[in-house]
Amino acid sequence: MTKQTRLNRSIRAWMDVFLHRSMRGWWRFARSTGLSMPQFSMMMQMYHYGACGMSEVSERFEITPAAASQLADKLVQSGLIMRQENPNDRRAKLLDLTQKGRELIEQGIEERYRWVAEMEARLTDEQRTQISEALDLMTRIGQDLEVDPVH
Amino acid sequence: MTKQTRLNRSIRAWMDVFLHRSMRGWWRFARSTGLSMPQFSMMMQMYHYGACGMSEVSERFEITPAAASQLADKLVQSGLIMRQENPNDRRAKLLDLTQKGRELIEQGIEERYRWVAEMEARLTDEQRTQISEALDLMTRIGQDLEVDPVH
DNA sequence: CTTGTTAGTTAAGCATACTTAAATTTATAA
DNA sequence: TTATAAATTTAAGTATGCTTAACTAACAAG
Repeated sequence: MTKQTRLNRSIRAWMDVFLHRSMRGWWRFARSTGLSMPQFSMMMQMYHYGACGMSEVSERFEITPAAASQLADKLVQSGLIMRQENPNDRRAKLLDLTQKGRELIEQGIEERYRWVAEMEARLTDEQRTQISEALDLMTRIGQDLEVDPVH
Repeated sequence: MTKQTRLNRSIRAWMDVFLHRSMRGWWRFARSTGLSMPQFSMMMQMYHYGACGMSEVSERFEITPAAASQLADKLVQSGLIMRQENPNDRRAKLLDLTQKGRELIEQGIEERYRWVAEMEARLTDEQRTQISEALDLMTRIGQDLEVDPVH
């Protein structure tokens, strides 16, 4: 068991409230659009990291290239992503969100962050500053730790 | 589009780093145990909210009672949860984690929070206090907002 | 220009997670 | 006590997501 410091407890409590709410929100949104989680996640990846090749998808999601290709198929058919030839290497493909796909994700993000506004409304200016500073600090450190042993 | 305040930006940045990392971590852990996400989520629910009836599961996950029952089957067969009669109403069942199931979830939690320790190591005492206070504040408010429009 | 490698697709097959519909058992109310 | 409602389960059928294996096309090197 990890030693329970105050920071540790604070983070856990926050995550309990927050991670749950957030994951649940995303799950609902994905459902409401008729997309499965894998399909939705694939779009999120593209939203965050931009266009990518099929093999990149396959590595990130730890699935076979075949699975990635099939997953992409459905999204292409729905007009949410496009599969183009990579001009530099015609074997490879470039997957990217279509306008329609991007709008869908952005709509989800907006819905998801609505409660941030609600929360903000309940804070004083001082508290807002305090929280911003704390989060920025954590984000910075979190990014440093992003030596993420992916494989 | 939501107005972009500093707090807003801070929260979004934090979420990008952490939500992603955390969700990915859970997903990997679930995979490593051989459980599917729905199976794993069901166990997490029980870990957080304790024993519950089949219909509760069905409502929380927004699936039919039939689906919930089938999902439970697999976990029962794996010895991770138990399905008992509810003594107050013998039509109903009480689902709960077995010892084995609880240990599995706890192991996942430990793994997931390992980075918290890493992060903590990079902070000064002042920073730790600052972050704890900020998170506790947000958690409190987050819980207040938990008027969660479930349906 | 052939030979091997890389990127991706297609097809067949399996497991899982759903659904609806019908059955079972227990509770509740007239 | 009898009828209705509630909490599940079972069965049958569908869609999705994955895998392996076989295939195509493009690049890279000798």
